[in-house]
Amino acid sequence: MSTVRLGRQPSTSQAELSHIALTLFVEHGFDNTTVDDIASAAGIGRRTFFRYFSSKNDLPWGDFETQLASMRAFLASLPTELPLIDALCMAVIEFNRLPPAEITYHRRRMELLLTVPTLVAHSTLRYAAWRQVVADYAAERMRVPSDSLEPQAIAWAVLGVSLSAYEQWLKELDADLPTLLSSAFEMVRLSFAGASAGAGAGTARAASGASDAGGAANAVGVPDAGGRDGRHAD
Amino acid sequence: MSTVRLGRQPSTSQAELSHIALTLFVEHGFDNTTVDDIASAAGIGRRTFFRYFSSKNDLPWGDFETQLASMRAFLASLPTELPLIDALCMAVIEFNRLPPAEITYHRRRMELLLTVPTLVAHSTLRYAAWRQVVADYAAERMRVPSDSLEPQAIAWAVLGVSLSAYEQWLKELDADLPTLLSSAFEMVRLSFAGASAGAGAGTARAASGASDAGGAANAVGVPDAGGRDGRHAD
DNA sequence: CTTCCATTCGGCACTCGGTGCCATTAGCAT
DNA sequence: ATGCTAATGGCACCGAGTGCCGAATGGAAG
Repeated sequence: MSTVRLGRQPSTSQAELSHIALTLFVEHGFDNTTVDDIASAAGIGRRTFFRYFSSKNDLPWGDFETQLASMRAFLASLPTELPLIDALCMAVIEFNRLPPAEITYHRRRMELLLTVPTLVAHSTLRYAAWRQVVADYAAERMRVPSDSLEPQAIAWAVLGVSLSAYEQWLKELDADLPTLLSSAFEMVRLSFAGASAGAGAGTARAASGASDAGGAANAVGVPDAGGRDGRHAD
Repeated sequence: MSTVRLGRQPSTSQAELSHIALTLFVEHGFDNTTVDDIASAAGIGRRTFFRYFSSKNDLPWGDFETQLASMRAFLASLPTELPLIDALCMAVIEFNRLPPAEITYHRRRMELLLTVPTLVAHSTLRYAAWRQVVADYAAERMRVPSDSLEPQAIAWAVLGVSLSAYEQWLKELDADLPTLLSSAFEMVRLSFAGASAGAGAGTARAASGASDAGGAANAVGVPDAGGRDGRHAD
């Protein structure tokens, strides 16, 4: 850290620009707000804007890198006795904990990110970095390369679960994000074990001894369904 | 279907443009190929190009809508006794079955889609439509609204699993896509059931036949883990 | 205070993707 | 030939993003 500031002072900041832009977005819509609008609202030149954000699409994300780093640190601090899936669930929840004052602001931001097509698409690139954090952690826990199938699949699934919960959160004004995330994780745990396939009720665990070795897979509340094996063979 | 063709004949087709473009992409790279290049290579005007594809990013996707429709039909044709997760697994595999002659071509296309940042981002919009198919099916099976948490989470997870398998497929030249998809599904099934959660041990072997993992959902390696609640306190 | 230097600012011109407008061209039917 | 229909493609225009370069700012050294 250098305590001295050399040269001209920056005339604004990422955070300020992000805030100004978000205000304009909710007022006029994302697509109807040009970079020129944002720049002039912030009192800077258009060219300068692109020195603070490399893309208009990055505005709602703010300083994502920092957040990712703290999530990484949080994961690393968890005891290894904690089951992997639970560790990830906790990290996701922790990652989405916000001071109450910011949640309405955060809602607006997420509303944009999950609604505006341009942003939905662009966000994928951020999610990729996020997934890498999850995959790296999972890989270390499982002692396999982080680019191998298992960690990657887990990372994708965890991302999907989180985004599903977010979408639900946006639909209900008074919903609690951590609660939604937690139940989403639980739901998928059961679904992939076969439990939720039955109608509505949590019938599930018909029998671990269902038919065969399939174990988890076949614990489904379904009678038999010889299924999974022979069918998709070529 | 009208047998008569009124007015001027189209001078090319989506498929032809897609093929021409893909050739240029692999030769000069996606970003170094302009729409003008593609249009002139196809012998059409730039303006006309945008009547065949609404975006340069759509080129590698071809007629995705048709494929989606057939996947929807395939799912609808499956017996309801088949466990949900197995049905989805089969549909994904079916969806990715290709005539051997096309796989090298398909490899190039997927290479682009999963590598070029612009395309990675844009593809998200296609994935959303794909996920909707999965979510709709899951929702019907579970008798809940298709925009509720469970089907959405499942759809995300299934997408993630499929993409993970794709990424693996691209890494190994002689890999078999259906096999990878199948084992990816099996892996996640086990992971989410807790089998892979154990501290370090590489229990989580990908799939093959290693599914000796017994009990279903509650086989989770976690004692009971009052954990998830109190731990992440700040 | 003046000079020097580091750093930011911002105008300008340019590329490229994408769109609206509209005259032109190509085919089929009468 | 005439008329209708549908595809074509040129042109002007917009907005995002980039390279270039001179101008402005402010601390430090003289």
